[in-house]
Amino acid sequence: MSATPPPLSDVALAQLLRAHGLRATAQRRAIYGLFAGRENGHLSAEEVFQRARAELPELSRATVYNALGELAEAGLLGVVEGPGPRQFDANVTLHHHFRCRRCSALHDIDPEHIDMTLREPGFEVERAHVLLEGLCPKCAAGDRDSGPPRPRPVAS
Amino acid sequence: MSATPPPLSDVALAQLLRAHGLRATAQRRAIYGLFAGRENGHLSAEEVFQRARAELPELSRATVYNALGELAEAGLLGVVEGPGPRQFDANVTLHHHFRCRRCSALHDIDPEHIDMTLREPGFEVERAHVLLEGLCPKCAAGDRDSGPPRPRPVAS
DNA sequence: CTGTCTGCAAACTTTTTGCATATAG
DNA sequence: CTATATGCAAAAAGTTTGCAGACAG
Repeated sequence: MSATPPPLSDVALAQLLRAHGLRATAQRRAIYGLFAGRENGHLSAEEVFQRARAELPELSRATVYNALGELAEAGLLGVVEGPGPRQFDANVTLHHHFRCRRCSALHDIDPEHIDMTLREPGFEVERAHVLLEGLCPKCAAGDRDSGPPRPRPVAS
Repeated sequence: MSATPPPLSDVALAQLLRAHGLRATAQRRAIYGLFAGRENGHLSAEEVFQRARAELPELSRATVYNALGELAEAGLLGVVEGPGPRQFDANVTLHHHFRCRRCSALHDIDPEHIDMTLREPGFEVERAHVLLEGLCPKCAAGDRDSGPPRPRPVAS
């Protein structure tokens, strides 16, 4: 239930990569394999590096950064900026995020669940990133004893 | 009209700082003076460092980072995370942002101009950060010749 | 084969930290 | 006077780049 089994075959990954104009190298397959098939998964470059290196011990950080950048540019990954390291997102469809101020977890929010209208003359909105902050269901439930009050991931 | 005249006296700044539990040092006055009184002003730590150093040549970066962190924690400044360096925000009231994909400018958006409702069982929303992307009025007007097509501030 | 991708190591940018000194209250 | 803030310099964290060699197509 939390074992994250590989969801896509190597061949399928290679096809996806090529379909987006990227060469299907072993590194890219390993990296994109961490995301593809999961609709909900947020990983930092460092996490990707650690996990992908399990399969490909030769893998270097530079390649991870390159690959993630290319995958994002190709539209295969989304990018979530925020406090701490950039997070790469398996979910490429338009959606929003909720960060729990207690357990720091990042949850996807279906845009269907947010009604939003902007009234501003002149501004041409092309995209919207909504980052909600508060308590996630788990932490809201046992407000003071559901999990360890984790230190924020970074800064401030 | 774009000269950014100092809006608050040194005494007023000192009072504000002390009212928020911070010692009124020359550095903090200079730093907070860059923001106080402006309802709309976004500055990175480096920009703050450069400007404040004009008055206080001794000023060090570490002090700028310390001071900005303390000011933010005290609620005197807001923080805007995004691609590139963290931006500190004179506007502490709840509001949102619009980043122009063309001129990279960051505009404040009055929350009154955004109608937003969230329907999600279990999530307790405390704050919402909305970052809109698109074309600002200026760039939308003369879509291809209003300003230099500035390179994005960073990455991706 | 040829152009793209990789690994390595080094550089860069942004932010944090340790410690001796200075200063606000 | 004493706790807090500063400056300096060095380190940490995250990311990018240059280049020679490897590999996909």
